[in-house]
Amino acid sequence: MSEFKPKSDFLRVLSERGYIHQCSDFAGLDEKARKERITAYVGYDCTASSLHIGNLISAMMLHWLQQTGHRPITLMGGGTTRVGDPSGKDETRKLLTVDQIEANKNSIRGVFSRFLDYGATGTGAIMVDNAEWLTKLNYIDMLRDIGRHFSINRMLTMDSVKLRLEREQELSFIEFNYMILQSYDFVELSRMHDCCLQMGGSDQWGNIVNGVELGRRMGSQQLYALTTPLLTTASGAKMGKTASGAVWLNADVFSPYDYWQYWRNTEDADVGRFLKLFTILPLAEIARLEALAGSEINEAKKVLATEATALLHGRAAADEAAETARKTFEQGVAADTLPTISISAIELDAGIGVLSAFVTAGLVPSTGEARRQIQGGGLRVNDELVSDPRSVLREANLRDGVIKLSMGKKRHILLKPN
RNA sequence: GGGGGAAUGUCCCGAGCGGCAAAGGGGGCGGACUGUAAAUCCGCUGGCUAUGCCUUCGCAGGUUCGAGUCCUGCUUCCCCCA
Repeated sequence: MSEFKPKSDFLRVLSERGYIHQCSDFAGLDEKARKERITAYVGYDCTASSLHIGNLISAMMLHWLQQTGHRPITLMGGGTTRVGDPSGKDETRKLLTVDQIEANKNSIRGVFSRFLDYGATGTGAIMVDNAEWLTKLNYIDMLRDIGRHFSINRMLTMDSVKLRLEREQELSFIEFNYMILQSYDFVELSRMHDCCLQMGGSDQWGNIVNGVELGRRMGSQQLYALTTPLLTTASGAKMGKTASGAVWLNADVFSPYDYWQYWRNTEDADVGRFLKLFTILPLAEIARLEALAGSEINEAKKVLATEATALLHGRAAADEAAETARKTFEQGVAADTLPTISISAIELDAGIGVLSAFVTAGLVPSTGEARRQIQGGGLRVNDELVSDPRSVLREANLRDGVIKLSMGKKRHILLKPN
């Protein structure tokens, strides 16, 4: 596929930037995107209150889709989340309540306006929720109209199903239906919005191709599937995991500063690839940054961090995060924009044990962990190593009105009495 | 319906003669080295008002000075036969 030279702007950009893993009909899609404005969609589960970094790549594809003159649709899986996607999961996941799903949906949808323009123009993005049509399906009608197009024989060969069966793990009937509903979504969007392309992660290939197939059998227009490569770091780890869990996109669960730090800590070998995928910098500029060798590549990492953060949280937040990092790491000063936790001045007056101070700051989960970190030389107060777990923080520890707590070299929190 | 297995540290995998806060991995965190990188090496990886106390091995009982380990019942999952 890499030798194929796309003629459409859309596929050319995606291809140059490394977004493409598989396509059901690369030439056909290219031709269509060259000749006319197409509409494409990506579906998002509502299993958590925020999207995470793994969802970013498909959001970026929608961004480029719109930039190259086409129309993106973001589909919220308000209906399908009630069923649960078995793809890539070992076990049945707990079913979420409808209320939880609704809450998640509302919490998630905001981030898309960062990447897409939902204006009323021809390329204006559309947001839909598959609960709109899925919850109205009548079981018998669905079996007759949709179900008859699905072959159990073939469904059993799909990876998501096959893996479960091979490992002798439970696959419930409700999950087994997931791919049918997702396939139907595709056909429905094709009807409603003339959508001809579904994109997603490589784990979605089976589900997407089923939709293409269903469309063919139900006589809708030619549908296309396009997937992105599974994102791993150069050392093979899955992307988006940190100490505190996933890298979330919502600022209230993962601060812009932490987000900036996540990108700043990219491995050398990934810098070029990530610049192409997660920033909108021109390729020429990226080529220059990518060519930096040795410690100079740190400059490229800062650009990556700032640009990626600006895209999600806005330029101002990105610059602030960059500045905070510069002060903290390059000057060793406590920037007042570091994440801050308020504590009561009265309690500080009485003295707060270091152990509980670090727990309050959220740097360690328990006082036991704090003790261990002290033993391992990992905790600092105002950049001074903590050696005695019984020591106490008082007013005298205030520096410019705050106490700086650090775990390791990278994680800092300011305590501020009020 | 009959027969046989399985469930372990709240991240995962996994060992565990009646003395167990429970081997070993992976992952994660911290330290050293660096460039806020990778690789490598070292330490840590139940909770607490902490030389002690409390809670953990699917659930509930029982035997025992003492149970993850033995017995009984139950739940869930898997395999074979019907």
